Amino acid sequence: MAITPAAGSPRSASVKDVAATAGVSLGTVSNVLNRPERVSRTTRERVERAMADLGFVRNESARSLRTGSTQSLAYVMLDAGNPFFTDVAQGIELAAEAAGLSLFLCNSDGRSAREGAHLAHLQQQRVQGILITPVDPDDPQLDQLIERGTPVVIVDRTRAGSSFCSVAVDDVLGGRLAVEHLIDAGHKRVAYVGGPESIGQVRDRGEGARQAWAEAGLPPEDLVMLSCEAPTVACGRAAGERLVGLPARRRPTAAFCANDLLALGLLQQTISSGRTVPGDLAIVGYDDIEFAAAAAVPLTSVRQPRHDLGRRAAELLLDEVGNPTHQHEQVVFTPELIARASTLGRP
Amino acid sequence: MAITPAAGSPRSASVKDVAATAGVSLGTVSNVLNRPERVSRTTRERVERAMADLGFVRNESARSLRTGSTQSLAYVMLDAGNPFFTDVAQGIELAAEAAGLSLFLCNSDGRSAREGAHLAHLQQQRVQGILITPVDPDDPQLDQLIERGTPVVIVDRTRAGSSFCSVAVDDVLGGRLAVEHLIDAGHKRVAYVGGPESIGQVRDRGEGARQAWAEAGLPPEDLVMLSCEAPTVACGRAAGERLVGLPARRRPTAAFCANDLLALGLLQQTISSGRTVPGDLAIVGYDDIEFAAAAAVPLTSVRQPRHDLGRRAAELLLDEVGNPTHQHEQVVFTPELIARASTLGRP
DNA sequence: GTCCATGCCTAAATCGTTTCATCGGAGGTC
DNA sequence: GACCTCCGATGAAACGATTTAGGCATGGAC
Repeated sequence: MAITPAAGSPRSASVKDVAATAGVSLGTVSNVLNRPERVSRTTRERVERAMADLGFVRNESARSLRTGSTQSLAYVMLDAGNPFFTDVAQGIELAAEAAGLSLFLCNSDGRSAREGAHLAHLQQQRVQGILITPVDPDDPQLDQLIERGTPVVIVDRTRAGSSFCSVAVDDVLGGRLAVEHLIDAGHKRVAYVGGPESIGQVRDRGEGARQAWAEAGLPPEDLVMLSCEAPTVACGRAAGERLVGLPARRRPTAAFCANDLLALGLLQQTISSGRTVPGDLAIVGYDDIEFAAAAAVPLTSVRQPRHDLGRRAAELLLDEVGNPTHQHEQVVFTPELIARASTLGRP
Repeated sequence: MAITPAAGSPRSASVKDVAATAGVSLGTVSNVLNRPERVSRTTRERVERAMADLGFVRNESARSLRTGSTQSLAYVMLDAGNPFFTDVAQGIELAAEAAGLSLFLCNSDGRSAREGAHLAHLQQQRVQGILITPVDPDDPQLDQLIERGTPVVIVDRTRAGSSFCSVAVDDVLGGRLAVEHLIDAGHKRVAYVGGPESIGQVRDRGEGARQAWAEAGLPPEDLVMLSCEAPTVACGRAAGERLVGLPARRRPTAAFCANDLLALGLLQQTISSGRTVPGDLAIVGYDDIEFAAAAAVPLTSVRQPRHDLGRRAAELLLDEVGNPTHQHEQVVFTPELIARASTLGRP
């Protein structure tokens, strides 16, 4: 076992070196790598031995240059700090793994510039396809990607009359479910705690809330629209303080938050300021992340099928990559309200 | 503006096409790309125009094949679903962005096989370097990586007498801090809720707990070691049920959990079973993730400098990549106990 | 008018792999 | 023994960029 690691690593071994060591031609080494069944067993073993001895590592750049394709997908997430997106990513991962592709995760962190840089880089890398929860689904850079041959699937958003596949959840419906639930529980003044209007998900959920409110015949001014800088825990806390600041007769008795981070922040602020949930304020979140159920006052939330969202998106992308008769498809999942103590009162 | 997108995308344009369109040689196009100052303004503009018209996208495979290096780093995370690691990743991201490199995130999800597959693939991609929170820091595959020329920095773990850089937090100290805090609060029976012993962090924190307990002269059997299958919220809940199952006189009055996910699960189970925190059970977590402070009974936790951990790790890697006189370094940060209501009682 | 320096561009070699047409030899058939 | 078939291995030609050594004007100095 004369292991000879390229100690000083002058340059890593190439197929040529392997071929020389094994005393075969370079094409044979390649065959061992790609079509082992075409190589006789003795030769194959000799080559494999040489590869091990030399510490050969296949150069993926050269491979994909020659073949014109890579073995990777990428998911560009909107916010890696939000467990919702990491769960979506996990769904994607499973599908990618099953297809034998590796998945790169990139985080745009809600910033267009970062998103753009990631997309440009991925395009240069010639990844097979890109899944993305975009900062702005109408960004022309996305069109440019498909024009230039990189398939793109939009995750958790849709685009009108689109030339993309997309997988989303009906956020308007989700907003309705949340607010109808609060109306059913008898609330007459409700706050919608949203993030910045620039986020489509925030707009849609707010729209659903408005629709439900209007259909119940309640006066529009009693649905208080609060918008936050970002859909984060910290902003949820800040929103709580703004609610407390309202005069008692105008203060909502319930709040629907655009996501669970906001809801958890609001929950925390409410309780630590000595009020009770749901007694003084009922709270509904959105996404049903794991921490929602684990909150000490378990959070009522609108559940999205996070894993399925990711898995289905990856499947669509794989179809687009592999199937010449692929048809673009806009999948819309249906959200579901999970009622818990934060709106139900304690037993 | 005769924009001519490669509509049917027969094949994307190469430098050769750009050269032909601009009426210059191929080397000139490359100069425009890499050393624009060497090209006269008129030629440069002509070339840039041609690139735009053809929708030219530089082929990164070819570039890195020729130059022998890529513009990317990777971080292989232990658990993308744990906010602690996404925060570490964010710190890394910032440092990578500042250095003009792109960062790929990979998730091993605690599985050696996945980790191995990611590492092999990254090595083939010839990434500049790899940051990793390994399933097992003694995995020989890590040695093999550096032997073959890919720098590796270990994050949130250390390795004895190592030929790696590493950045970690003193987990033994963290365990001591947590348990000393509980002892100071007068607890005489404490549970350590750990994950599987195979996880180094879990072992070290437990060891710290034991040390603090012994030094206080308390009987070892009153530090109840509970181990869970995985350090997750669900397992935290299960641990709560096991605690309740203990006979009252042996039941701990406080629990120190190996991470915040466990602690949140335990917190939830405790409260929903009608007991109070910290009245019936005081709880200390570990990591101080954002959701710890946001829990309705804010969680006392051992804070790790998550962003600094990531940033410093990335800096070490960048130094190793760029500085020929680089010396391996083992950075150890000091954790800090953040006391909150889950151990302090309510005002 | 000659010579040289300078600025800008060209041509060719190269990176490591895959692929394809080809070739040699072993074995079977007549 | 001549011929055909296979099987396995070979070698050269790509892939698309970067790099380097040189070439060809232009213009200034003498």
